[in-house]
This record gives sequence, structure tokens and C-alpha cells, in this order.
Amino acid sequence: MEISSHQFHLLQQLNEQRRQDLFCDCSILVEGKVFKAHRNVLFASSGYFKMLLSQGSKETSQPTTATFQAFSPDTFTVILDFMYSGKLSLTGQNVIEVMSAASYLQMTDVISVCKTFIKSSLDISEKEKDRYFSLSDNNVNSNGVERSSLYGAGWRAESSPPHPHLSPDQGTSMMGGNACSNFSYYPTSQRSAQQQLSKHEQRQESVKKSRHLGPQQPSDMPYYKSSKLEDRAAEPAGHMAQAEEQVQLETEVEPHHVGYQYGQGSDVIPRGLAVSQQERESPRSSNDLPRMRFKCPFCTHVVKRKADLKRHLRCHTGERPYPCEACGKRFSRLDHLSSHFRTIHQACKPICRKCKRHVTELTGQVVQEGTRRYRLCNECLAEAGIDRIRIDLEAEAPLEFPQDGDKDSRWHYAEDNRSDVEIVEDESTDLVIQQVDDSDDEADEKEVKPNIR
DNA sequence: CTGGGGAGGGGGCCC
DNA sequence: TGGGCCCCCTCCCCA
Repeated sequence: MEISSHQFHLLQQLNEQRRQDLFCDCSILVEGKVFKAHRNVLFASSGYFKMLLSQGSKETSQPTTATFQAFSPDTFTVILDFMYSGKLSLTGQNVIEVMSAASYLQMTDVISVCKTFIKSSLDISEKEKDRYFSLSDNNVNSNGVERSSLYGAGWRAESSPPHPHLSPDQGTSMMGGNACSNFSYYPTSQRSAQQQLSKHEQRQESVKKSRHLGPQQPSDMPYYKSSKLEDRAAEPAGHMAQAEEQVQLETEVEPHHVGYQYGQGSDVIPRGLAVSQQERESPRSSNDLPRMRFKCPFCTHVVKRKADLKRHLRCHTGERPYPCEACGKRFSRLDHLSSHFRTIHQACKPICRKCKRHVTELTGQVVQEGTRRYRLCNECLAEAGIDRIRIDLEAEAPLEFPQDGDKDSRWHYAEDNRSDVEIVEDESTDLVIQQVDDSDDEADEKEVKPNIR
């Protein structure tokens, strides 16, 4: 027999203990503000804490202190409240930073919810825009009721006062004169943090074993430039996407909270993707619909295509779905990854790195330094004392840029291989020389093997 | 301190 | 819609 309320009461009790500072064995210092918590809860809620606390598991009798500079106390309040209540108080103002912090702390659920929060606002905006263009002449009753139906299960509007122990500015707040939404997310799945740990995350955990408790940043994380996070989050984007799909949403949106602005008459113009009033009032012609413009909900940038907006949004969300299989560096765009791979790992430019002269297979060679490759002409090779450099092509795996397959599967090579072989760019001092055949660069490059140790 | 070059990153746009 | 190319800008390193 199972009493479903037990979990809730258990969490509630833990939260009560936290507020009363009972049995708290962890102190988290965020920009000078101290948060007390239970290591068990932190461990169970965050992959980052899991890693940190498992490192220090031998000293469980000692109180643990963690320090963060990567996000604000307010943001961590939201995170901590979620850990202890399952409720995530998101607003249009804090979603980016909460997502950054969640990414840093490797909290898949929170990341997914933040992404969905962002995505939802875009979807809503898009649908509303479509409706505007298709029904612009009709008097549509847009009191927000319809919009509510856009959400599935999992979301609930926090129309009541903010969570009791939220700091005052974390609840429904006003910023720049715009009312903002305040969502609470109740995870519908019972996935444990452990189950959610992807292969990639597990690998990272093993890598990070050597780190000590403190403000260190995970090294293989997407960069969240829009927040205070100066480092990367360990959440692999593919996994994020997968997690996102698993999230069931249940939302009731209070129209005046969501950050929409209502156009004149009955038109509802989503703030995020609002077509400027001028554009709407001055269409180019009756047959020529106003040109579609997609406005970023987080900045003033406007693009013509939704795909471009989607791409642009990555600079706000920090999502980096494209990891380099050679060095592990992550990119927000595939073309940037391709460019990086060609430049750094394939030495595609037939230019001597030292003297900048054009080199051919006869006049130059590819030099491998760790996972990095470049070309040197024979003269520069001689000057560099290339004779003394070890040439070791035997024990190396092929290093090639995946050309086909879907976005997810093409990276499995790297994920799998780096589970036991961690490639760190520029760490190697070994150089490997490979003959260049400019006549068939691609085919030749496939035979060049990285200097994986 | 400054200029040049490499690398990364963002936007526009074509296919 | 995604992939890819081109262009431009910024940052960083180094001479």
C-alpha cells in the first residue's frame, strides 16, 4: 500500500527543517549570501552537487560549504525552493538566469522547464501572430482564454502570492512596467536525478572527480553569456531536448501576467514576437501581407525567419548542441563547429602556420599537436627541429568530421570514445607529422589519425 | 602600448 | 526547416 502524500509531507518537513536551520549540513555561499540546506536534498536534486558531495562523501561528518559566483542569490533561492518543494517560480525576468544556474547545477528538470517556458512564449507568440494575420479583419475575442489551452499538463499559474519563503522580488514582479508571469512547475514524472544522468554527464562526473568542493566551474558546459555564468554547463543539448520532450506541461496562464501586450481593438500581439504597430498599420499593399518579422523576446533583435530566431535564441539560452568530437568544445551552431573542426583539427588551410606561405603535399606537412593540426612548410619544419618529434600513427583513432546521420547520432562517437579517453586540446606536447596530399584532402585527412593517448 | 592574426560567434541569406 | 556559406565583429594572444 502506498500513501501518495508521504513524499509531499517528507519534502515539506525537510523544507521546514531547512527554514529552521535544523540538521542542515551544507552551507551554500552565493555572492555573500549563505543558504543552509541538507546535503541529501542537494545530492538528489543536482548533478553538480551530486558530484561535489560524492567527492566529499568520506567526510560526511564535516559540514560542507559550497561557494558560487556564477549566479545571484535570488536565482539560487528559486533553485533551492524548487529542490525543497518541486515548485519552480519562473518569471520572464529570471528564466534565463535560472536556466543558466540550473545548467550549471545540472538540474535537467529545471533546464527543461526553463526551455519550455521560453519556447512556450515563442509558440504562443507565433500562434498569436498567425492568428493576427489570418483573422486580422475579424473581431476575435482575445481575452487570454484561448491562450491558456496552449499548455498541457504540468504548469500551474502562481496567481496566489509568491512562495512563502521566496524573497520578495522573486514572486510576481514588475519590471520595466510590464507585468510578468510567475509559473510554478510541478514535475509530473518521478525520474530520479540518477536516472536522468546521461552518459555524457556520467562521463563528466568521472572527469570531475579530481575537483574539490568550491566555486569551480564544470569544464564542459555550454556557455551562458546572458547571465552571470562565466562558464559552461554540463547539460548535453541532445539530452536537454530529450528531457524537454518528456516534460508534460499543465498551465493556466493569467493573461496579464504572461507579458503579452494587447493591441488595439481585439488583436493580441505577443510581446515576444510583436509586429510593430507601424508595420501593422502600414502594410505594403493589400495583397502583400506585412512582412513576417520575428522579434526576440529577450532583446531588441528582429529577424525575418523563425529559424533565424531559433538560432538567435541560442545566444540567450546558451544552448550548445554541437560538441566537437575531437576536443569537446561545444558550439551553438553546426557551421561554427564545422569551421572549427576544419581549422583546428583538419588543417584544411594549405598555409604554413609559421611563415604563412602556401604549402602543398610536396612543400609541407601536417603537424599534429594534441588534437590540433596545422601545416608547416618543410623549411619551418626543419627549423622547428622536426626530426626530434615522435611520429606515432599506430595507436591513433581516426579523426573525422561526421558527415551524415542525424544530429544526435553523429556525436555518439565522441560520447562513447571519451568515456574512457578524455581528449584535452593542447595538453599534449607530442607532435605528429603527416604527409599532405592536397589533391584529395578529405580522403587524406581521414587517414590522418589523432594523437590520442 | 599597439597592431596583426587567429579563433569564436552572430546575422543575412541561399539552397 | 536545416545546413551551409559568407561577412562582419569581438576577443585574445603574441610580437
